[in-house]
Amino acid sequence: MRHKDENKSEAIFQATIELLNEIGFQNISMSKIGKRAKVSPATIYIYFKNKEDMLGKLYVSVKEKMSLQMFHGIDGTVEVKDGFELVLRNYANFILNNKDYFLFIEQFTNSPIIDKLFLDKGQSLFNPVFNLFEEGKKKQLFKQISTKLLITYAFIPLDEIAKQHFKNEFELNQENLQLIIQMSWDAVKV
Amino acid sequence: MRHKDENKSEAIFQATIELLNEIGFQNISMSKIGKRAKVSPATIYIYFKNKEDMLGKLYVSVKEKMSLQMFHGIDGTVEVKDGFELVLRNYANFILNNKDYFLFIEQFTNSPIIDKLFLDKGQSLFNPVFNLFEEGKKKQLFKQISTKLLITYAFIPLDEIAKQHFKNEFELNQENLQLIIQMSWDAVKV
Amino acid sequence: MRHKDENKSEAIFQATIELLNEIGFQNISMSKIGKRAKVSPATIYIYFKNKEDMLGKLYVSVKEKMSLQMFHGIDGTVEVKDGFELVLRNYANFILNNKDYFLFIEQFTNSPIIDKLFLDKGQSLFNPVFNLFEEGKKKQLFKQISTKLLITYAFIPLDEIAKQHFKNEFELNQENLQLIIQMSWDAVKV
Amino acid sequence: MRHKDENKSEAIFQATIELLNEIGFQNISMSKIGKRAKVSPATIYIYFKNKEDMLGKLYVSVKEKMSLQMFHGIDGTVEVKDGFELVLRNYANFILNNKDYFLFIEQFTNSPIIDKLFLDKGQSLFNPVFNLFEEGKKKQLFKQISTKLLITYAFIPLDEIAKQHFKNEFELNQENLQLIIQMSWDAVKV
DNA sequence: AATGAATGAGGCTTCATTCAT
DNA sequence: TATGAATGAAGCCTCATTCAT
Repeated sequence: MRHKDENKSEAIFQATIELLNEIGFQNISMSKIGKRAKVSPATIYIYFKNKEDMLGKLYVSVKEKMSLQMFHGIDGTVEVKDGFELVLRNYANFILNNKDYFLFIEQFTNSPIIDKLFLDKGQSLFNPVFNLFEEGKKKQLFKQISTKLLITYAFIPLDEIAKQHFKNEFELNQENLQLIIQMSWDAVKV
Repeated sequence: MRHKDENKSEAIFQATIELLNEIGFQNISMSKIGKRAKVSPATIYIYFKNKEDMLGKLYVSVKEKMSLQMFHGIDGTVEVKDGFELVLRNYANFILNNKDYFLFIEQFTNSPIIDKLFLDKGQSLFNPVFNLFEEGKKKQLFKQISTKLLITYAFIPLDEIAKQHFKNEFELNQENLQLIIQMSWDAVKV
Repeated sequence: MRHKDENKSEAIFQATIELLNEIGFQNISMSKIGKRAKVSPATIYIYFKNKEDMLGKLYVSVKEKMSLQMFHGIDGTVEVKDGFELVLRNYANFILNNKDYFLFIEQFTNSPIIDKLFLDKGQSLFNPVFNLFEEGKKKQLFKQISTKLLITYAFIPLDEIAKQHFKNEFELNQENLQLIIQMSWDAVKV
Repeated sequence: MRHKDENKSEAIFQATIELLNEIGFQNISMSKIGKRAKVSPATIYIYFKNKEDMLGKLYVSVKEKMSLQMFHGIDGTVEVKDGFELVLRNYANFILNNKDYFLFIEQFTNSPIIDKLFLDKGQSLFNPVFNLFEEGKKKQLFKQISTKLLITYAFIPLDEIAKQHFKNEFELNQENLQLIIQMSWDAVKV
């Protein structure tokens, strides 16, 4: 028998991400993905149950890659302030180095499919960041409020600014990144 | 311009927004909109060039409604801090009182259609808020950085939290709103 | 607006019946039906909700035509024996004059779709025949057994023989019809 | 001929019959059959030329099993009346004990595939019954008409009633079987 | 202005069959 | 022999848009 080609699954993922960022979530079709991945549409159904399944698995895969980079260097020993800055820098670097992944996540997160699949941003993948903020609160560095609020102010503006960056509406460079880190810090600190 | 039948056009808008929040952006079709608006699908093409055109005009219309409420009470005389708080409160109230409009704007903003139509968030409708922040900078109340950054930190977190609110993941009540205003202020202030 | 073309619905029915008898139940497709009826497949969905709905309505329509001819001349006044013979003759004539209809009914009846649609042979359309047999039983002409059994012996063999006839395996002519009537009578009579 | 693996071939047959009665003729696919038989779909093509070929061979195999049971106890010595009754009882027992086989035969017989494969009900397998009826005619027990007619009246109603039985529309029990034998006899006897 | 009918294009998915090991 | 991978063709159905009244 022909052996299962690991590359094929990856080629489908890659094709999907590319297309998503070229023509948008609403306009990708299994047939277009197949064409881009140089594979019959029917082949996709060997690797995935259906379109939703494929997108869901792609999302999880990309999220894993992201959190791996995002939490690089973060462990229980790092100082809260250092950790805060590091995570944001890591995140910004991931975004800048992986435009496709970032935009894919954004599109996916803002589509109804994510609700259907019970995948959300506050996954276990984010535990490290959650712990960091809990510690910051305990040490009276952060406002004594819902951690969700803190996380929102830490990351969401950067998300938005990155989107502006890729639309050439604002430049996300090192200087601005420093400003962003400062503003997020100001927002969450006591 | 003498519009053919203001009511019909409005009915189409209303039907679209309702459907959007019931079945999602990807699942609305001209025929479903027609049915909901009690109008033939063909009729929609009398009032709008095509689907995109219709959605675009709907977007502008909703944005107008929003900015009207958002900037209520804002003029050249209001103190910066008061204006800042008022605008955020106005925005939050608009969101809470117009779930449909808000979610429509969010869905629309995150779809590729908005780029095609050259509509973006930083429209002239936002002049009042722009002016407010310029003044804040001039008076040394705000950080001396790009106004875009300031605006982002002022509004984007609230957007995100409102989305969480409607997903029942976080409650956007008066108490939390006060926190949000405080955090946004902390982020932008010098 | 274009007015609904009564012929179109009929053309779809006709095309379906023709195809069914040419290539069989399992091989008809909406696209083939459309082609035969000189209509876009999409058009079929204007007249019917889906394939099942279309086939079901076609079945009912054909059954109506059949029962109309089958029970021609049958009323409360006819003698049981005469009625029995008349119904069988009517049925045989219907079959011979409407090969397509007959074979369609046979194929349909033997497909699982009929169970899904809750359509069955013992419909209200068959009331006249049911009444006739009830009367026959009351008058001690027929065996005092389940009417279902009586009806089965009256009609099912003719069904089978007609199928053989159209396969050129047996000729259903007037002479043989007379034999069939006699045999069915012998089977049900006391 | 040296068959590759009698078991595998049988497993495929068994899987096909099971599926047929679970999901219907139209919904069985080679891949589903393979899965049920714990065999690759490709393997089926080692044992059979294609789907049609497989179904045809399955049909013949089932028919053989059926006729074996059906004609059990029938030989040249049995009295016509006894033989008639025995065959019908045998047939009814086969049906009741082999619902799957019976329904498979029925579905198959009513599908166009049977014509394509030149398989029909009046096979050589039925010689014993044919001989029985010829003898009945010679002995003036049966009507002097086409044997096909006689056979039809003998078996077809039972077929139909068995179908009703499995649809829970009529109960084929010993009492009713006795009635059926009587009616068939009445139909064919002089 | 208004409409229901009509449609080509395309959506997702499954199929019977063949390939390559 | 046996297989899972692979695929072109086809399945049903919906869509945005136009037609004809």
